[in-house]
Amino acid sequence: MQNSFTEENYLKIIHSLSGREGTEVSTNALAESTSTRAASVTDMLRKLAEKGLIHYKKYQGVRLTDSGEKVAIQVIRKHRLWEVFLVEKLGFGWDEVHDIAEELEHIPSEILVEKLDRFLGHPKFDPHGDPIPDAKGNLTEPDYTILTDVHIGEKVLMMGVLDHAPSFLQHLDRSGITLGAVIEVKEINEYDKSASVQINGGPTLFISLEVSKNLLVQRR
Amino acid sequence: MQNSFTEENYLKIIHSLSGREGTEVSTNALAESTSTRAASVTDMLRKLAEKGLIHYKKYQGVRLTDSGEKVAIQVIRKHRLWEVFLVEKLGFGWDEVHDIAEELEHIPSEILVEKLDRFLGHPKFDPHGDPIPDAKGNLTEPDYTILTDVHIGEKVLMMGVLDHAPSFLQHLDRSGITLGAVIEVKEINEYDKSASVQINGGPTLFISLEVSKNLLVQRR
DNA sequence: ATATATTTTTAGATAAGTCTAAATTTTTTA
DNA sequence: TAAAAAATTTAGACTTATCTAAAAATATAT
Repeated sequence: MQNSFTEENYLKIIHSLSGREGTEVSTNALAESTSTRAASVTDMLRKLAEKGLIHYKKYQGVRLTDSGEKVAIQVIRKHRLWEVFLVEKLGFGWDEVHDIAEELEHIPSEILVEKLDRFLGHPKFDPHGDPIPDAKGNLTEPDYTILTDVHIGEKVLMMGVLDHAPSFLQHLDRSGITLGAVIEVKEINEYDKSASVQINGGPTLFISLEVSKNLLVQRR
Repeated sequence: MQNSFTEENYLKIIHSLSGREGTEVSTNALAESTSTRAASVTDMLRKLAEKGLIHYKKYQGVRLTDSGEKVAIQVIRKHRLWEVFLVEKLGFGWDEVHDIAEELEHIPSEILVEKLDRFLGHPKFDPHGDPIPDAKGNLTEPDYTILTDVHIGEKVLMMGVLDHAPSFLQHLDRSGITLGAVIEVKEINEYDKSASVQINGGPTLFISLEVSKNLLVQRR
């Protein structure tokens, strides 16, 4: 009763697309995210439904069952723990680890995950600021604020990113915007909503709305 | 031009079955080792031959090409590095790591392997005493002696095992026979070739011929 | 509310890796 | 060295995850 690599990926993607409210996910959205065609998704959904991992009624979209949710969360736990390993222990950049973790997350072995977790010191967040579920699947979603919601004059702590694209992360690296950096919003351009921000009390730089939208920060 | 999980396993097994001399491996031997049927092996051999990874003539057995050899050795390198990681860093026993390493060895990423190797301090041997090929595939086969070839009175160093079966390794653990242990052969029973050995100058115990045959030691 | 557009599902096909049963080749033995 | 045994390959089929094209269901728009 093992789930395949592919099945685990579907569950993980359904989880992330259905959000915290557990809303229905459409066939087309899944086709997009899995880089397959809608017909292939339908086939897989029938299979996952038979295994009791999703609620699925034809034409009605799909939702994870409790059992499917559990699997998805364990895959996410593994993904994020491996990312911590790759960055903290092996010295990868945060822009380089996604694809490798995508493979490692499917290595089956409960004990492996638990030992890895202990080895890493039970980290609560991955290198992108995403929270790591514990062994029971409990996950405390931190109350991050998106930088666009921060007012002029506020000083906030850089805690995570919404976009994980390597090019975006490399851009942040070049700007000195790393996890833990202090960001003070100095100015906001009315016209294009671009912002002037000071990093760690040092250099001031301009960031576009596109960037602001993807920065998760914490008020102090 | 990626090789699949399955292809890599065939290459690895052909490598180990053809030994240092690179002798031909039979279809049946491969069926046995891969837990498949001879017919399936034939199919795969045709495929590997088309990719230029093996020399294959119908009914004549199979040998790795230089290119196939290279792939096999990289898989072995990855397997053994991951085993070191699992034992040294995560605290697994040497009897527990084979199956997990069997999965990890197929994670594709040159950089990952090189960073892992550096993180582990470029180990030369895995937890069973098997040599780890370097990035170029060079492997210095150490000149181990099998314990059955050691004479009464000799003191040798425990350096490795031929059998990797968990039950065998657990048996060694219970006897205190770990890598690096000093073994002095005290007596050899003429009748069944069982031996009396002293471990680290401490307790003396009896080991069967079956055990002796699987212990690799080094004369000092 | 009906026609049109969009989304989703079904039907039938493909590739990878496996299988069984039958045919063929090689090896062994008498 | 011919017959029997063993090993190997071929033929045809199955499963998983995918595809395209066509059909069916749902949603949108006038």
